[in-house]
Amino acid sequence: MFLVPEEQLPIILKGVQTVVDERELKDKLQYSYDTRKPLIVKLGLDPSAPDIHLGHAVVLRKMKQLQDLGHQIVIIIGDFTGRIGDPTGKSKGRAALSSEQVKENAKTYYNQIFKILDENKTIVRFNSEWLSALNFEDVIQLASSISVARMLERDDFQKRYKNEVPISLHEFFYPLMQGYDSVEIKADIELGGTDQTFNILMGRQLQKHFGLEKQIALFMPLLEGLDGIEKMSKSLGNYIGVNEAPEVMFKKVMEVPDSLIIKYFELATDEHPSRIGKTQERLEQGENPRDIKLELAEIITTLYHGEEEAEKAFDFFKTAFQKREIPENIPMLTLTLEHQTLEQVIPLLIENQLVKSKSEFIRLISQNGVSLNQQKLRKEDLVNVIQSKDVLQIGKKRFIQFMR
RNA sequence: GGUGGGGUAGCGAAGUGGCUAAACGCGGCGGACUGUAAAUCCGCUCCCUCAGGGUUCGGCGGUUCGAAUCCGUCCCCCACCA
Repeated sequence: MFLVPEEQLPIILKGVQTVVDERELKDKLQYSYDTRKPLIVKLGLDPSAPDIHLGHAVVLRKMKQLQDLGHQIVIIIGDFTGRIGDPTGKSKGRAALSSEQVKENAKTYYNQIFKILDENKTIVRFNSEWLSALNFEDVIQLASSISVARMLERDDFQKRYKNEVPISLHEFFYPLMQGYDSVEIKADIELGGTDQTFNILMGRQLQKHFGLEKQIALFMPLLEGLDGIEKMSKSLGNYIGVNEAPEVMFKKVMEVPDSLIIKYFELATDEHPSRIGKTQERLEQGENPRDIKLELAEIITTLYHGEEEAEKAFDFFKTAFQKREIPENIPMLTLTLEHQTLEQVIPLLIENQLVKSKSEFIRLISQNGVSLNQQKLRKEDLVNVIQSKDVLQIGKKRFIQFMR
């Protein structure tokens, strides 16, 4: 059931920025292989995070790869942490989440993370299960294992301490809590972004303190978004959401800067490292990056929507963007008798979120951004009567076909 | 606790009594170009039923024919010092 460690290693290390410690990892893999015991792989999730995008998915994909290698993955939902409040100390006003809210958020997580992970083989635990059971004495015991100087090594704390920005005492407990989670589940490996460095290493320290074998830390790099500069985030609008429609996802992948193609292969797909190496060679030999990106878009879209949908998205892309023709399978809008002219249909367009307002629609027309059946629309055309099967295009991406 | 400086459209940042719906930059959108792009060029970007109308410049209340701009008050941020 297991691959030999030498075969597992390149898959595990694909795209990983830092491993602590590679030697120990090899030993654990060897032991696991010899005893046929899967490794316990931990990933902590913050219950307040909203929609998952490919940036978050980087660690999840790595989890999936480990899962496929036969290891036991464990998702820890940090509900206890969430209930206490904001760990960054930035927004003091932010209310701690109630346990109901946390449960609610967790649910919205499931339908997203299980697009990536195999639900039947994934263990999900809430850390309130053990953290809320600790009494004050336990907590002091826990705190006694770490010195203040060690705590202040954390980048964030160090900066704030130097700059005299307040650090609440309770903030020291966040790394301890996260580290204690590793103790509790006896994690062999913990995954995280590079921003998790301190917390994950804390897990190693605490495990040692409790007489356990230290977990391996796998740090994944941050994935840049569509702008190619900033890390992917929803607020910057440079993200690709895992729940986005296939055509949208496909198009967005095509907008990834050429320079990031390989990085996306490494971090956003489960392609085997050897195959990615070949792809890189093709790029270096001058093959059109567009064609390679088309493959990337298809692979990524397939991961989240399946082959059939990805195929459709590919066709949509080809017709709508490459040939600039009207794609197949565009949304339909059924008209009633009261909607004769285009002008009368505008409220429906707003309702269907094709335009924000009539003003915007008219503005777009005067900017040559609207066509009816491939013909640029002018303001005067608004009084024309719409025929069944007429196709309206707004901008490059928005299409609608009218039916009567 | 003290002293000083701020809060302007999605963000950054001008503006200190009428010519300001508010310069400029970024971002976003549309167009041209193209390999989906990027780069470049042009246009739009508070809201609306767009040759017109409505509501803005931290909140509230004043002064004034007229205020983002003056006064009062409240809230919130930041810097330096203790």
